[in-house]
Amino acid sequence: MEVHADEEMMDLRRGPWTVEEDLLLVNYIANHGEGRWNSLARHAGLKRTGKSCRLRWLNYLRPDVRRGNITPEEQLLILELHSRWGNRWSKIAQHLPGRTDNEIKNYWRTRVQKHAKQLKCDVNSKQFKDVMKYLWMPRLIERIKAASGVSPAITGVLQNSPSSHHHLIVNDGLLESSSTVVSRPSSESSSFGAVSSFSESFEAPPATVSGLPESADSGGLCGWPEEQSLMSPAGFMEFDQAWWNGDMISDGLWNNVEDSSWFL
DNA sequence: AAGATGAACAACCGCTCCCGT
DNA sequence: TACGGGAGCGGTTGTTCATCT
Repeated sequence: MEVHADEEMMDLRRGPWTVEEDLLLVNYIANHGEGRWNSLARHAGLKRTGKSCRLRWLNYLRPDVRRGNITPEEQLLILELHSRWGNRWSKIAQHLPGRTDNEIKNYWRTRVQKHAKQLKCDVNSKQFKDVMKYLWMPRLIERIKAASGVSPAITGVLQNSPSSHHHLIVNDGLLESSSTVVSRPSSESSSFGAVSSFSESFEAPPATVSGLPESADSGGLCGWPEEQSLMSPAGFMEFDQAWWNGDMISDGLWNNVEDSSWFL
Protein backbone atom coordinates (compact mmCIF):
# COMPACT_ATOMS: atom_id res chain seq x y z
CA MET A 1 0.00 0.00 0.00
CA GLU A 2 1.33 3.37 -0.99
CA VAL A 3 0.00 4.95 2.15
CA HIS A 4 2.07 2.77 4.40
CA ALA A 5 5.26 2.92 2.39
CA ASP A 6 6.87 5.28 4.86
CA GLU A 7 5.96 3.10 7.78
CA GLU A 8 7.37 0.06 6.07
CA MET A 9 10.55 1.97 5.23
CA MET A 10 10.91 2.80 8.90
CA ASP A 11 9.96 -0.73 9.89
CA LEU A 12 6.95 0.47 11.83
CA ARG A 13 4.61 -2.06 13.32
CA ARG A 14 0.85 -2.04 12.91
CA GLY A 15 -2.01 -4.09 14.28
CA PRO A 16 -2.57 -5.49 17.74
CA TRP A 17 -0.14 -4.59 20.49
CA THR A 18 1.96 -7.27 22.11
CA VAL A 19 2.56 -7.60 25.85
CA GLU A 20 6.17 -6.58 25.30
CA GLU A 21 5.13 -3.41 23.52
CA ASP A 22 2.67 -2.56 26.26
CA LEU A 23 5.38 -3.00 28.86
CA LEU A 24 7.77 -0.80 26.94
CA LEU A 25 5.20 1.94 26.70
CA VAL A 26 4.02 1.71 30.30
CA ASN A 27 7.53 1.61 31.68
CA TYR A 28 8.66 4.51 29.57
CA ILE A 29 5.74 6.69 30.60
CA ALA A 30 6.18 5.66 34.22
CA ASN A 31 9.76 6.86 34.10
CA HIS A 32 9.51 9.84 31.80
CA GLY A 33 5.86 10.81 31.70
CA GLU A 34 3.84 11.55 28.62
CA GLY A 35 5.51 13.74 26.10
CA ARG A 36 5.62 14.22 22.40
CA TRP A 37 4.28 10.97 21.18
CA ASN A 38 6.47 10.59 18.13
CA SER A 39 9.69 11.09 20.06
CA LEU A 40 8.29 9.05 22.93
CA ALA A 41 7.73 6.15 20.57
CA ARG A 42 11.28 6.37 19.32
CA HIS A 43 12.89 6.76 22.72
CA ALA A 44 10.85 3.95 24.21
CA GLY A 45 12.16 1.67 21.50
CA LEU A 46 8.73 1.12 20.03
CA LYS A 47 8.36 0.59 16.33
CA ARG A 48 5.06 2.36 16.34
CA THR A 49 3.81 5.74 15.30
CA GLY A 50 3.30 8.33 18.00
CA LYS A 51 -0.37 8.23 17.18
CA SER A 52 -0.56 4.53 17.79
CA CYS A 53 1.24 4.90 21.13
CA ARG A 54 -1.03 7.70 22.23
CA LEU A 55 -4.12 5.71 21.34
CA ARG A 56 -2.89 2.61 23.08
CA TRP A 57 -2.03 4.57 26.21
CA LEU A 58 -5.21 6.61 26.36
CA ASN A 59 -7.63 3.85 25.49
CA TYR A 60 -6.07 0.88 27.15
CA LEU A 61 -2.95 1.26 29.25
CA ARG A 62 -3.69 4.36 31.30
CA PRO A 63 -4.14 3.27 34.92
CA ASP A 64 -7.41 5.08 35.36
CA VAL A 65 -9.11 3.47 32.40
CA ARG A 66 -12.23 1.66 33.49
CA ARG A 67 -12.77 -1.74 32.01
CA GLY A 68 -15.92 -3.76 31.89
CA ASN A 69 -19.53 -3.24 31.02
CA ILE A 70 -21.07 0.17 30.69
CA THR A 71 -23.29 0.55 33.74
CA PRO A 72 -26.92 1.69 33.50
CA GLU A 73 -25.88 4.99 35.05
CA GLU A 74 -23.28 5.44 32.36
CA GLN A 75 -25.73 4.40 29.67
CA LEU A 76 -28.16 7.00 30.87
CA LEU A 77 -25.49 9.67 30.83
CA ILE A 78 -24.38 8.69 27.37
CA LEU A 79 -27.92 8.86 26.02
CA GLU A 80 -28.50 12.21 27.59
CA LEU A 81 -25.18 13.76 26.66
CA HIS A 82 -25.34 12.45 23.13
CA SER A 83 -28.75 13.96 22.70
CA ARG A 84 -27.20 17.21 23.78
CA TRP A 85 -23.91 17.19 21.95
CA GLY A 86 -24.24 14.60 19.22
CA ASN A 87 -21.16 12.62 18.24
CA ARG A 88 -18.83 14.66 20.41
CA TRP A 89 -17.37 11.53 21.90
CA SER A 90 -14.45 13.07 23.69
CA LYS A 91 -16.66 15.70 25.24
CA ILE A 92 -19.09 13.03 26.39
CA ALA A 93 -16.21 10.94 27.71
CA GLN A 94 -15.10 13.82 29.90
CA HIS A 95 -18.21 13.28 31.95
CA LEU A 96 -17.74 9.54 32.35
CA PRO A 97 -14.62 9.12 34.46
CA GLY A 98 -12.40 6.33 33.25
CA ARG A 99 -14.27 5.83 30.02
CA THR A 100 -12.67 6.72 26.73
CA ASP A 101 -14.19 8.40 23.75
CA ASN A 102 -13.47 5.25 21.77
CA GLU A 103 -15.36 3.10 24.21
CA ILE A 104 -18.36 5.39 24.23
CA LYS A 105 -18.31 5.60 20.46
CA ASN A 106 -18.22 1.83 20.24
CA TYR A 107 -21.07 1.57 22.72
CA TRP A 108 -23.14 3.94 20.66
CA ARG A 109 -22.47 2.17 17.41
CA THR A 110 -22.90 -1.37 18.65
CA ARG A 111 -25.79 -0.91 21.08
CA VAL A 112 -27.71 2.22 20.37
CA GLN A 113 -27.53 2.12 16.62
CA LYS A 114 -28.38 -1.55 16.71
CA HIS A 115 -31.57 -0.78 18.60
CA ALA A 116 -32.49 1.91 16.14
CA LYS A 117 -31.97 -0.59 13.39
CA GLN A 118 -34.18 -3.10 15.17
CA LEU A 119 -36.87 -0.47 15.41
CA LYS A 120 -36.41 0.27 11.75
CA CYS A 121 -35.81 3.93 12.30
CA ASP A 122 -32.90 6.28 12.06
CA VAL A 123 -30.89 6.76 15.22
CA ASN A 124 -31.22 10.52 14.82
CA SER A 125 -34.93 10.48 14.07
CA LYS A 126 -37.46 12.04 16.38
CA GLN A 127 -39.12 8.66 16.69
CA PHE A 128 -36.04 7.01 18.05
CA LYS A 129 -35.29 9.93 20.32
CA ASP A 130 -38.76 9.59 21.73
CA VAL A 131 -38.18 5.91 22.33
CA MET A 132 -34.98 6.72 24.15
CA LYS A 133 -36.58 9.48 26.13
CA TYR A 134 -39.81 7.80 27.09
CA LEU A 135 -38.91 4.15 27.17
CA TRP A 136 -35.24 3.44 27.36
CA MET A 137 -34.14 6.08 29.81
CA PRO A 138 -37.01 5.44 32.21
CA ARG A 139 -36.15 1.78 32.09
CA LEU A 140 -32.57 2.58 32.91
CA ILE A 141 -33.65 4.75 35.79
CA GLU A 142 -35.84 1.97 37.03
CA ARG A 143 -32.97 -0.45 36.90
CA ILE A 144 -30.69 1.92 38.70
CA LYS A 145 -33.24 2.50 41.39
CA ALA A 146 -33.86 -1.18 41.78
CA ALA A 147 -30.19 -1.96 42.01
CA SER A 148 -28.94 0.57 44.46
CA GLY A 149 -31.16 3.52 45.00
CA VAL A 150 -30.26 6.79 43.41
CA SER A 151 -26.67 7.08 42.36
CA PRO A 152 -24.72 10.33 42.14
CA ALA A 153 -24.80 10.19 38.38
CA ILE A 154 -28.49 9.70 38.29
CA THR A 155 -29.23 12.47 40.71
CA GLY A 156 -27.42 14.68 38.31
CA VAL A 157 -29.64 13.66 35.46
CA LEU A 158 -32.56 14.27 37.70
CA GLN A 159 -31.30 17.61 38.80
CA ASN A 160 -34.53 19.25 37.80
CA SER A 161 -36.76 16.51 38.90
CA PRO A 162 -39.21 17.08 41.67
CA SER A 163 -38.32 15.47 44.95
CA SER A 164 -41.58 13.61 44.85
CA HIS A 165 -43.74 13.11 41.85
CA HIS A 166 -46.74 10.97 41.20
CA HIS A 167 -47.83 10.33 37.72
CA LEU A 168 -51.38 9.93 36.52
CA ILE A 169 -52.01 6.85 34.51
CA VAL A 170 -55.08 5.40 33.02
CA ASN A 171 -55.74 1.78 33.70
CA ASP A 172 -58.89 0.18 32.41
CA GLY A 173 -60.42 3.53 32.03
CA LEU A 174 -59.68 4.68 35.53
CA LEU A 175 -57.39 7.49 36.38
CA GLU A 176 -55.14 6.75 39.25
CA SER A 177 -52.15 8.22 40.87
CA SER A 178 -49.18 5.99 40.56
CA SER A 179 -45.54 5.81 39.89
CA THR A 180 -46.20 3.45 37.04
CA VAL A 181 -45.82 4.91 33.64
CA VAL A 182 -44.91 4.32 30.06
CA SER A 183 -47.07 1.88 28.35
CA ARG A 184 -49.06 1.96 25.27
CA PRO A 185 -52.71 2.52 24.81
CA SER A 186 -54.05 -0.56 23.15
CA SER A 187 -55.45 -0.17 19.72
CA GLU A 188 -58.93 -1.13 20.81
CA SER A 189 -59.14 0.84 24.01
CA SER A 190 -57.46 3.75 25.57
CA SER A 191 -55.99 1.94 28.48
CA PHE A 192 -52.48 1.83 29.63
CA GLY A 193 -50.98 -1.42 30.68
CA ALA A 194 -48.32 -0.97 33.25
CA VAL A 195 -44.87 -1.47 31.93
CA SER A 196 -42.36 0.36 33.96
CA SER A 197 -42.31 2.37 37.06
CA PHE A 198 -40.08 5.22 37.88
CA SER A 199 -39.92 8.77 39.05
CA GLU A 200 -41.91 8.07 42.13
CA SER A 201 -39.83 9.63 44.76
CA PHE A 202 -36.34 10.55 43.82
CA GLU A 203 -34.39 12.06 46.62
CA ALA A 204 -33.74 15.72 46.30
CA PRO A 205 -30.61 16.00 44.20
CA PRO A 206 -27.50 17.74 45.39
CA ALA A 207 -26.86 21.24 44.20
CA THR A 208 -23.99 20.18 42.02
CA VAL A 209 -23.03 16.81 40.75
CA SER A 210 -19.65 15.69 39.64
CA GLY A 211 -19.35 14.26 36.20
CA LEU A 212 -22.02 16.43 34.73
CA PRO A 213 -21.78 19.53 32.63
CA GLU A 214 -21.60 22.68 34.61
CA SER A 215 -23.10 24.70 31.87
CA ALA A 216 -25.33 22.86 29.51
CA ASP A 217 -25.61 24.39 26.11
CA SER A 218 -28.53 23.07 24.23
CA GLY A 219 -30.72 20.83 26.31
CA GLY A 220 -30.83 17.10 25.81
CA LEU A 221 -33.42 14.46 26.37
CA CYS A 222 -33.77 15.24 30.02
CA GLY A 223 -32.66 18.69 29.19
CA TRP A 224 -31.22 19.79 32.43
CA PRO A 225 -30.94 22.44 33.48
CA GLU A 226 -32.70 24.84 31.22
CA GLU A 227 -35.01 22.62 29.26
CA GLN A 228 -38.04 21.08 30.82
CA SER A 229 -37.08 17.83 32.39
CA LEU A 230 -38.46 14.51 31.32
CA MET A 231 -39.01 13.88 34.99
CA SER A 232 -40.98 17.05 35.54
CA PRO A 233 -44.74 16.87 35.90
CA ALA A 234 -45.14 19.12 32.91
CA GLY A 235 -42.95 16.83 30.90
CA PHE A 236 -45.03 13.85 31.80
CA MET A 237 -48.27 15.61 31.05
CA GLU A 238 -47.02 16.66 27.67
CA PHE A 239 -45.92 13.14 26.99
CA ASP A 240 -49.20 11.72 28.24
CA GLN A 241 -51.20 13.94 25.99
CA ALA A 242 -49.22 12.99 22.93
CA TRP A 243 -49.28 9.39 23.95
CA TRP A 244 -53.00 9.49 24.55
CA ASN A 245 -53.50 11.03 21.17
CA GLY A 246 -51.55 8.17 19.72
CA ASP A 247 -49.09 10.39 17.92
CA MET A 248 -46.09 9.75 20.08
CA ILE A 249 -44.91 6.53 18.57
CA SER A 250 -46.34 4.90 15.53
CA ASP A 251 -47.98 1.50 15.71
CA GLY A 252 -45.30 -0.03 13.59
CA LEU A 253 -42.59 1.31 15.77
CA TRP A 254 -44.41 0.26 18.87
CA ASN A 255 -44.76 -3.27 17.62
CA ASN A 256 -41.03 -3.37 17.19
CA VAL A 257 -40.55 -2.07 20.70
CA GLU A 258 -43.02 -4.53 22.13
CA ASP A 259 -41.31 -7.38 20.39
CA SER A 260 -37.99 -6.65 21.94
CA SER A 261 -36.56 -6.27 25.35
CA TRP A 262 -33.67 -4.33 24.00
CA PHE A 263 -33.96 -1.43 26.32
CA LEU A 264 -33.07 -3.56 29.27
C1' DA B 1 -18.32 -30.69 15.78
C1' DA B 2 -17.82 -27.27 12.51
C1' DG B 3 -18.96 -23.45 9.80
C1' DA B 4 -21.70 -19.07 9.61
C1' DT B 5 -23.04 -15.02 11.62
C1' DG B 6 -23.09 -11.16 14.49
C1' DA B 7 -21.61 -8.44 18.54
C1' DA B 8 -18.06 -6.14 20.87
C1' DC B 9 -13.95 -4.02 20.99
C1' DA B 10 -9.24 -2.55 19.43
C1' DA B 11 -6.80 -0.08 16.23
C1' DC B 12 -6.14 2.69 12.18
C1' DC B 13 -7.05 6.61 8.97
C1' DG B 14 -7.91 11.13 7.45
C1' DC B 15 -9.05 15.49 8.70
C1' DT B 16 -8.80 19.62 11.54
C1' DC B 17 -7.00 22.53 14.93
C1' DC B 18 -3.39 24.51 17.55
C1' DC B 19 1.00 26.24 18.41
C1' DG B 20 5.72 27.33 17.67
C1' DT B 21 8.91 29.21 14.36
C1' DT C 1 1.41 35.90 8.08
C1' DA C 2 2.50 31.47 6.38
C1' DC C 3 3.99 27.08 7.21
C1' DG C 4 4.94 22.65 9.32
C1' DG C 5 4.63 19.35 12.96
C1' DG C 6 2.12 17.45 16.78
C1' DA C 7 -2.05 16.30 18.92
C1' DG C 8 -6.89 15.38 19.09
C1' DC C 9 -11.22 13.97 17.16
C1' DG C 10 -14.65 11.32 14.71
C1' DG C 11 -15.38 7.82 11.24
C1' DT C 12 -14.17 3.42 9.66
C1' DT C 13 -12.13 -1.05 9.45
C1' DG C 14 -10.17 -5.24 11.31
C1' DT C 15 -10.03 -8.85 14.73
C1' DT C 16 -11.67 -11.76 18.21
C1' DC C 17 -15.01 -14.19 20.54
C1' DA C 18 -19.59 -15.98 21.45
C1' DT C 19 -23.74 -17.77 19.76
C1' DC C 20 -26.47 -20.01 16.46
C1' DT C 21 -27.59 -23.44 12.97
